[in-house]
Amino acid sequence: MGDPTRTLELLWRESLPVKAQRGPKQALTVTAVVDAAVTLADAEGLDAVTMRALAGKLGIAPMALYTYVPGRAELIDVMLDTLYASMARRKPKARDWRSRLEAVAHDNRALFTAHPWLADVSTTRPPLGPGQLAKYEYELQALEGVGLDDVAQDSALTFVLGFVESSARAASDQRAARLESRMSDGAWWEANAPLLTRMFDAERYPTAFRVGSAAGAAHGAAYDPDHAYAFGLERILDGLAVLIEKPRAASKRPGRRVRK
Amino acid sequence: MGDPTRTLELLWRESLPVKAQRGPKQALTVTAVVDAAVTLADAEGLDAVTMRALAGKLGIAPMALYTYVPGRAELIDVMLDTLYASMARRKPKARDWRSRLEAVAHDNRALFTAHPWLADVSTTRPPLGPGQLAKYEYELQALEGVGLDDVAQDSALTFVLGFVESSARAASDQRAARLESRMSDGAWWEANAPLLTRMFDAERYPTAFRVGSAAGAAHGAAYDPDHAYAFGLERILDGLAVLIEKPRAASKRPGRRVRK
DNA sequence: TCAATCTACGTACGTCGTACGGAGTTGCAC
DNA sequence: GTGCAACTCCGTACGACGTACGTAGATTGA
Repeated sequence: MGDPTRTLELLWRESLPVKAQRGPKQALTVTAVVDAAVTLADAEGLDAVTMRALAGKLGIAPMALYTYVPGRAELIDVMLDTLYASMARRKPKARDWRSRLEAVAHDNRALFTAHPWLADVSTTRPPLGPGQLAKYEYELQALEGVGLDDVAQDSALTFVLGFVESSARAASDQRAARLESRMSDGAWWEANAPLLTRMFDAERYPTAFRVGSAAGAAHGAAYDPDHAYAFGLERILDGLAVLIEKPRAASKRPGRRVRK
Repeated sequence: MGDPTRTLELLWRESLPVKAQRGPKQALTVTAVVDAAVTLADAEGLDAVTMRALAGKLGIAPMALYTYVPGRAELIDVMLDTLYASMARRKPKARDWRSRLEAVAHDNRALFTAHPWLADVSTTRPPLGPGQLAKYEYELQALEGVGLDDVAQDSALTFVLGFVESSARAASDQRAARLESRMSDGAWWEANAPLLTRMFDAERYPTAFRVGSAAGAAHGAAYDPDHAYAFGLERILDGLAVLIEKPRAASKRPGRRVRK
């Protein structure tokens, strides 16, 4: 990663004053490069976004990319922020915080579904760009006025977003594993059952055997991303409810400000 | 990733019958190779575990590694399972499920702290090895007898482990970013404040400004991994409590079996 | 007009995982 | 006892990758 200031300038390029350009005009724009990179990543995954491949798609020489972007890492940062900027931000309509937060989670999940390569990117790392900032502002609305202090608001949002990212990554890992081994979960199990059943003896691992079998049967696989997401989100919202509706359950109005 | 059966045999190598070996004996063992790889990863990170570097540490030629391990991906799978196998599994002493589950989370977090490169590894993907199986068996104990059905037990454990991994990864990302930019968070902010404060105007992003400032001030950084972990874990346990202690709050004894 | 400054890009370096094939070693079948 | 199959080890080499460096040519402010 190069100079972080350079990355910041890249992220905020639209709102920054254009400085006097002496030489020839650039044939493309940073935005065009980034859009092409996103398209490529959507189609073939993040690994397919090599400087050579991207340059090929754009009809320029590989090294010409470096006039637009300091390097591959920064390119990915900008791709991420661009996606953040593009997320729909409809007015949060739900009156209760729980539905609002659920909508935030679903929107984020949808982003990961639409762009699976996002799971391969660290979303905490990149410097604050316009997309991320707008997203943060918008998503905080879901927690406004519920009685959490500012620090708790930030913690709660980070918590929810972290969960969504984590479950998206798990889903992506599973997809990748399936692709690599070129078989469905069923076929995989069939191929390896002989060895596994020999090892996985119910006497040494009684609980694992019982619970694992039940879970496998219920989901049709060792891991079910959709179920994990649904289950986790419920727990998370329940957990936040305990924090928010502090003055004892049974009340639907927001609690008072809570000190951590 | 190569043949998954090959990986399985590698993982379970200790419990598998040794087949007749025709050629010369191997100078090393798979375990020695894996241990060296873990040591190297601990010291210099996962990226430093290249086949050449590892071979160098072991005093063999790079290509000789492939007699022990089918490839780098499988090596990492075995490293992971080895670490799982090595985790301390003291008898869970706490009588309440909450402390037991908290201990599981802490133990996992400690593993990520001791081996930061784990955050760079997908922990869902690898085939079931002896370490993972033993770990699963052990950790399920924390949820035995609390009144969750088998499927919910699995979901709850997956949920908690996913959270720990996710927060470890966030911590690792932050560490990496700090290393790359070669500055502390304070220095970074100082270097970029001019640009950022110009963009981050309090009028366009009032909530982000207020909440972001408060969180930043409280944690001394934009993101505080320790706080995120503590906050998240509380919420998660509260959320699971809602599921477990179903027949309404105020009761400390476990609820009846819960149907999802 | 001309020097400063910029774009575009060709070449090349150092890195990686690992395919391939050969040389040497061992133990089983006969 | 002998031969050969099966094994270990490893040197070489290939095809990726990101990108440093330097140059040629276009553009424009002074």
